Amino acid sequence: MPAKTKHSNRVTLDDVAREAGVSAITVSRCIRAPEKVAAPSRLRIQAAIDRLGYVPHMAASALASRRTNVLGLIVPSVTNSVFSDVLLGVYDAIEATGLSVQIANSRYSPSEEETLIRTFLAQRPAGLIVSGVDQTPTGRALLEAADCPVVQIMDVTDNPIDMLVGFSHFDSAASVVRHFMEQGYRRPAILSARMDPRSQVRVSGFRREAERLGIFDPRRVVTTQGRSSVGTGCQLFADLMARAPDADCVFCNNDDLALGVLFEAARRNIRVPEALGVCGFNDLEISAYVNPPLTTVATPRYRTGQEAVRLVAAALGPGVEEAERHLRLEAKLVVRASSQPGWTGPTAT
Amino acid sequence: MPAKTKHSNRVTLDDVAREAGVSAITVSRCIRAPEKVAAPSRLRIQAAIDRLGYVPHMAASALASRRTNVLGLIVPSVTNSVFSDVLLGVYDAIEATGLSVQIANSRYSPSEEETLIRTFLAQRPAGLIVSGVDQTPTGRALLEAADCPVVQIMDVTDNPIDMLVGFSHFDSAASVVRHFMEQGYRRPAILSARMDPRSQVRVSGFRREAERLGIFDPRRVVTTQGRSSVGTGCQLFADLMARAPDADCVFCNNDDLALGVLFEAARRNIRVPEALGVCGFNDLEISAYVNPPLTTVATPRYRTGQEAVRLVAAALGPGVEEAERHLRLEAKLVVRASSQPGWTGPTAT
DNA sequence: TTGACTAATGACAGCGCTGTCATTACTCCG
DNA sequence: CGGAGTAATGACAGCGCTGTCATTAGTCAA
Repeated sequence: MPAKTKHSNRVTLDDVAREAGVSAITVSRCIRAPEKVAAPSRLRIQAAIDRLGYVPHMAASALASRRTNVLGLIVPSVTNSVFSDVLLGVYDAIEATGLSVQIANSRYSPSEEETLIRTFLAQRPAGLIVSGVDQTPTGRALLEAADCPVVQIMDVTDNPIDMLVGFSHFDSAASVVRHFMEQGYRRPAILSARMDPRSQVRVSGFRREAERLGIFDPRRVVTTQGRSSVGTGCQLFADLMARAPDADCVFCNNDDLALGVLFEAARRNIRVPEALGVCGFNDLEISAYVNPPLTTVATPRYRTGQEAVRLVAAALGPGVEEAERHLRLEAKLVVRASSQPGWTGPTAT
Repeated sequence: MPAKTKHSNRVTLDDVAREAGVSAITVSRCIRAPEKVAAPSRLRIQAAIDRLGYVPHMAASALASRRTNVLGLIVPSVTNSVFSDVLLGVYDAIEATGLSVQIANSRYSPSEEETLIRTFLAQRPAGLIVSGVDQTPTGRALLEAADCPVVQIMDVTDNPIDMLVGFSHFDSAASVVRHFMEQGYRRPAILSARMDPRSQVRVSGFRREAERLGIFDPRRVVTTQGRSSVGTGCQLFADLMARAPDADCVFCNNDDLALGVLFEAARRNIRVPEALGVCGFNDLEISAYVNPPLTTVATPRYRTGQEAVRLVAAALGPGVEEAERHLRLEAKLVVRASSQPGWTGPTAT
């Protein structure tokens, strides 16, 4: 690596201004609001920028304008494929906006989340996207006082902080119970790990609907605080079989658990779907290809990321349409072989 | 949301200085190099910072020092679980450093990567982590000229740009071929999607070793440019069965493909491992639980992320130990049932 | 005691940009 | 044809911090 050059050879606005024969402020304007600069100047400036290879200095801009172009994104996990799909949506949508994303990982801890909210806010971000609607009271207060757009994602609530993009976990879970019922199953179980707020809502959605239908039995609710994974699915299924071997169908709080159930059931020679209906949650890519193909709830993860960014960008722009500030997306049950006893053969969806 | 306060009420270095009865520069020093400030001052300053709730203004600091605390990370994909594990390692390691990560997604495109390198460099990052060793010539030149630490990850090479944390894809692939041979398989196939440079190296490692052992047959090499996924694994396996039904074992360029092969083989009633040995690459969590458990190469993804950050942090610090600048990690073959015809029962590893 | 050091602190300027307001050169209507 | 209005541009100061160098006080061997 060569020694650092003594004096910065960075191309600045002034250099461009000199090259184009205008003042620095005009160049600045030309970049931020081209329509306010006359066409001939604009062309000269653009040419100068290209010729000199000028790149704006973000820090200087942030300092002078007291604004950044940072969009903060707080997720509970970066490895969980649920959030990596959201991330993908965010990245794809961000490009058109000129913003840059900064991701933070709260590790499913509300207090860590609160700290991260503080850290982000100290940076005066252009916007903030947070996962879920269950911030700590302090965290919520901070976000309400923030003078930037805030989007809560992946859940719904009656009193969002600001904007919201999500779907109902409660309703999704309830629809799974009804589906099991329609397929002739009568003794539904539920498996859940990592009891974060959204998992808990799914459990209560399941419970409420099962009670309504008169088929709820608490022995068939098996949960753990441990992290959600395929291995955990195997384990929870073993626990279920020990506690309530009469269960005839099982709703897994996510596809990872459901895959574990499918594998463990195969090892125990429990036939799915005949002897056991299985339903997951999220619709990962693999779920369509496993044997038997897994019935699951397809959650709009990519779209959530995309829309959240769109909302922030819109709020930053001139006219904010109040109408669109709360986006309730649909999570759809995808019925495959694992929950249809009438299934006839091994066909991937 | 309340209206923005007319005048910024941000607590500045000057406020803290006044509160502590010292000059601003001493406060600045106290934060960045506490050992250069006398203990009594230090205590007063710290107390003032706490009392006022001072948070440094990163942009101002970056502008004045011509340095940022941004660690740029360029990965080909944010959804691919391979890179999300790296990410996790990066996030866990970054906390101790005071740096902040900025992730960019090159979508497996060398030209996009080059653009991202430019963008990052324009921000004068504290360090840069890039995936692989196959940057474009221009990209490489940019990185070589960069006056910040650069770490290439996930691969090895004889002439790294600066620092490196990786493992040999070539050797890993070769070891798989030998393993198949030892288990009695004689007609190995390889399946690969998304022919990025590292996949290609694995293919050539496979090829070279198979040739050396006299068991190579080009009919048994099936590749596609499409993205790597479970569904693609099913498809590629179908293609293989059409082209070379005599294959008795298959090395899949990653675990997703291997899972697809496992599922498709089950549907075709091809017994694994008796009639077909299967080996994946990466060792995802699910691979230990699928039926039969999948033999695969465990790649040190988390550790790679961790070490890369550690290297950057070390390089930023005072003494850089030249010795440790190139970390060659080990990718280890994990032998499970899917490649052992002598396998006796369904047990997860 | 003195000169030569080190430790601790401060003064000053300026990093590169943008908000604010002023200025200039127009256009257009009555 | 004059005054009001608008479009295009510029001057200036300052955002909050840190690099550089200067200054002061304290330490120690000769």
